[in-house]
Amino acid sequence: MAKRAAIRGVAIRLALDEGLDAATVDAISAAADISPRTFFNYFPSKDDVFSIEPHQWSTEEIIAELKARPADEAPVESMRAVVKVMAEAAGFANFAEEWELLQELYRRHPELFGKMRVDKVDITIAALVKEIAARTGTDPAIDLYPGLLVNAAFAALQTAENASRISDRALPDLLDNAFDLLIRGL
Amino acid sequence: MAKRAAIRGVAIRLALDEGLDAATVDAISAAADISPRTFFNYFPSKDDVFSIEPHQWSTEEIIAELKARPADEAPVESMRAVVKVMAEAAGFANFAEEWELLQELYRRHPELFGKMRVDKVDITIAALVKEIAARTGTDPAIDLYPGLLVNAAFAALQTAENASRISDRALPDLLDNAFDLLIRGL
DNA sequence: TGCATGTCTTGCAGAGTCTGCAAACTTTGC
DNA sequence: GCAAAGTTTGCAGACTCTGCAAGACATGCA
Repeated sequence: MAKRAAIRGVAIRLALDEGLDAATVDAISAAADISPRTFFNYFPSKDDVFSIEPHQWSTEEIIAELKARPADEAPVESMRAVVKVMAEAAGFANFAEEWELLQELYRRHPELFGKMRVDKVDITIAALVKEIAARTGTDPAIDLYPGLLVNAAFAALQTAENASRISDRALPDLLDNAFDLLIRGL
Repeated sequence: MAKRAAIRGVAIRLALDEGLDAATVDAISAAADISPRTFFNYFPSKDDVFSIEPHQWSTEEIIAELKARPADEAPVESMRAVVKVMAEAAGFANFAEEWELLQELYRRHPELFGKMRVDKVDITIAALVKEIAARTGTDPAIDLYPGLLVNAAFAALQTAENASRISDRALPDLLDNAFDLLIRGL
């Protein structure tokens, strides 16, 4: 899918040069030498072209990852491992070339954050909560622990990703630090 | 804004009766006896009519709340207090009548979760992180603690809200439980 | 080469969301 | 009763997105 990346590159540059408003599907398509119809063959919605797509994983993979952890491992350590897998797949790497530009675009238009598709994250969280609850033999409707653990793990991921982006430190290390803080207690 | 609530009520019922696809702005407006143009006077976007609007607070209020906490209080306790204020304002209460219906709609169309406006939350989180960092005299670009604390606090809010919705327990109590877990360590 | 197959791209028509503007209508206070 | 202020509406138009069917292109094989 090199073309997908190419279209995205054109789109980001256009938005940066002419303003986000000017970057309509028509304009992007013209600049990328494709028809507007084709644009939608590559991106299900316009917002997706400016999305960082942090989710290169599928819920199934992630759940499988969790299930593969030893049964007697502490749940928080299992989540640490799972989140690390997500972090690896969570690809700023996939943007290499455009990453700087996209970052600038986000700086100018913070509202783009809000347009990122988050559906999948919610679904994954729900599935993880269910699985953690099964592992610990608790009812997630009664016990807060599974829900809190999973949500806090995502909070750690988010925090570590931010820090990694800003300060250029290695994501896995930061994730470990964040998890250590969570385990020790805030 | 009783009319706003009335429009929302009509919209939810329509989506439940005829399906989400059938609940176009035109259809909703017709059912609510207003013009489509008027619909947009009450809701900036169609998605908003099906949004639970968990954010009845403004970032300014929340920051003021944090600043009002004693300077020598542990940051995590300050956040606990702040999140409690958000929880109070976070109005399922505002939906009283339609709440059951909306819940059913969300059950049938989980994708609606993804359409909720989350812009404001991100902005609030960023502001809170900055303020916590200032209070603790740390640089949020280096130290993970402020970011993790704030994100984890929102995780606690989310978890407690979910649990409260499912099990009908009091939100403030659940929030306290969640915070206790975070403080003690996962 | 010629044909068959499958994939990628495109045009078109149409539904739906959302905005700006100005006119019409209501409400309110005096 | 009237003026000011606020609300509602129609209209025109830009934009996103979808389904469908036709066309272009590539691939492999006889």
